[in-house]
Amino acid sequence: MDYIKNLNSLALASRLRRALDEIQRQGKRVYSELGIDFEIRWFSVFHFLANNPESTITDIAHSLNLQHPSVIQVVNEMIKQGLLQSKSDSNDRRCRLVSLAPKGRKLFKKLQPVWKAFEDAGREIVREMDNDLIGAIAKFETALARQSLYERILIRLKSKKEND
Amino acid sequence: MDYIKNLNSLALASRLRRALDEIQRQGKRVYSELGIDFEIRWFSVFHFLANNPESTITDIAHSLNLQHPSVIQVVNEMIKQGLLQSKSDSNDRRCRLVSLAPKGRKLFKKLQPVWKAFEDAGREIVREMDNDLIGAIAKFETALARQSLYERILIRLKSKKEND
DNA sequence: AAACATTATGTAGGCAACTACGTAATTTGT
DNA sequence: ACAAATTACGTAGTTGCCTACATAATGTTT
Repeated sequence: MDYIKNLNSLALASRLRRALDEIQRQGKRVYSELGIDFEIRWFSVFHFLANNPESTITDIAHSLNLQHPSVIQVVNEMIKQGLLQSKSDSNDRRCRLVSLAPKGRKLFKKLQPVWKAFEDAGREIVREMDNDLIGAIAKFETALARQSLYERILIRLKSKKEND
Repeated sequence: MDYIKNLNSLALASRLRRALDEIQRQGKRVYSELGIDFEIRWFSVFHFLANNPESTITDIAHSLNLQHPSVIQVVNEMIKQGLLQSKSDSNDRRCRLVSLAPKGRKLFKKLQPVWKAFEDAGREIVREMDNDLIGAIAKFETALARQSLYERILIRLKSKKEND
């Protein structure tokens, strides 16, 4: 029935995407149900800026492990919505200092209980799994940092060729 | 340093995407290194068709848990590359029966050892984690099926309002 | 057998990230 | 102090999926 499930680690990416899409679909549904004008892709940048005002694009990208063009895109969207504001740094005119605008601070307060509910629900799900998804992902990232998937694969292909 | 890591279950989607992107980047690198003309998005459909020739678009979509437009897209791409062929079902002219073309069967054979290496490398990583990522994702899917994230969140928001 | 519902495919455009490449400002090396 | 390297931001286009809507063929009901 579910061909992907049987492929196991070969289809790891498909499994991850399925879980990811499901979370995003439901997150979107919550904001829309509550009538809150907020895009899920804004979350991490918005949350970070609330706690780190006057950050540059590069600061944000590094802290969130995003590429800078992605940050520019969501920052510009939120500026257009009046949630953020930016000014150029007088000490280094290459830099753009981004902060919440008043409307953004108001929205941030409004979102607190919503995010609390998200977090509680997430924790409940994690508790229901006797296996910890977040811990598993963290260990996955560590394993990849130790040796990349790419290297592990090429080593195997090379040693196979030598045995042939 | 890593703001996302500290957000824990609140940023589950970001963590999943990071892992997903990393796998896809490295998969792409392997095909390109080996000089094999194969897009990672083709994998599941291609693998399924090799084992289930004469499948319809809908069959494929259901078996792989994809939406049918996604299947149409990759099938058309692979047909353009000469890897697949399709004909309309004479019993039900709505249906398109899709199979590997000779060039596709040749490529499928060539990809066997590569996918074997992928699988072995994946298994090695999973072994390195004392926590099983695939198992964790499976349990996550089960938990979501029991009660959606959306419902869990709305329940919490509602009960909070009642307590205020 | 006509009207209606259902099923299979197709098209258009969105989404949340990405890569590749370019320009402007600052820093470094000689 | 000026050329070269680096850093910060920006633009354009890509990726691997998705949703929403449209069309054509089949099945069902009356």
